[in-house]
Amino acid sequence: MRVVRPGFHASVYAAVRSVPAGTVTTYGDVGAALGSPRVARHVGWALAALTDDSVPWHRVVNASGRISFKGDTPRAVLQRARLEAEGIVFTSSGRIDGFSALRLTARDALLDAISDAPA
DNA sequence: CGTATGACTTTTA
DNA sequence: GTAAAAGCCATAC
Repeated sequence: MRVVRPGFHASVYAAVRSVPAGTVTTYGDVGAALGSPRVARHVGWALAALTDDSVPWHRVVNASGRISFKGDTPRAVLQRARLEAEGIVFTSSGRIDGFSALRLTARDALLDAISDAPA
């Protein structure tokens, strides 16, 4: 998907939209795919500004394979519910089962999508 | 233009 | 395995 002249968050949205259902990625990977591994915080920051469902923000978790939120917040519950609805399995520790592999799959899709829409 | 902030990451203990 | 501290950098004010 071609990004015309994005600000940073527009790039984030484009990248996250390219994440396939049933996979997950991290803030750092999204940032890295956009060309800057140091902007992980801003990926989350950009997603925080989202108000609609046009972006699958729930497929983005932190580098530990866990939900970033405290766990009792409405968004955390919603995120987990949506992921489970896509086939993601959580371990008893609250981590995503097979996180490493899912992350790689999503990263590959991200890079492929972004190579079609260079910064 | 300078300061504050944050849905993160990595290193160290 | 978890916990705490430092580092980064785009928005907001």
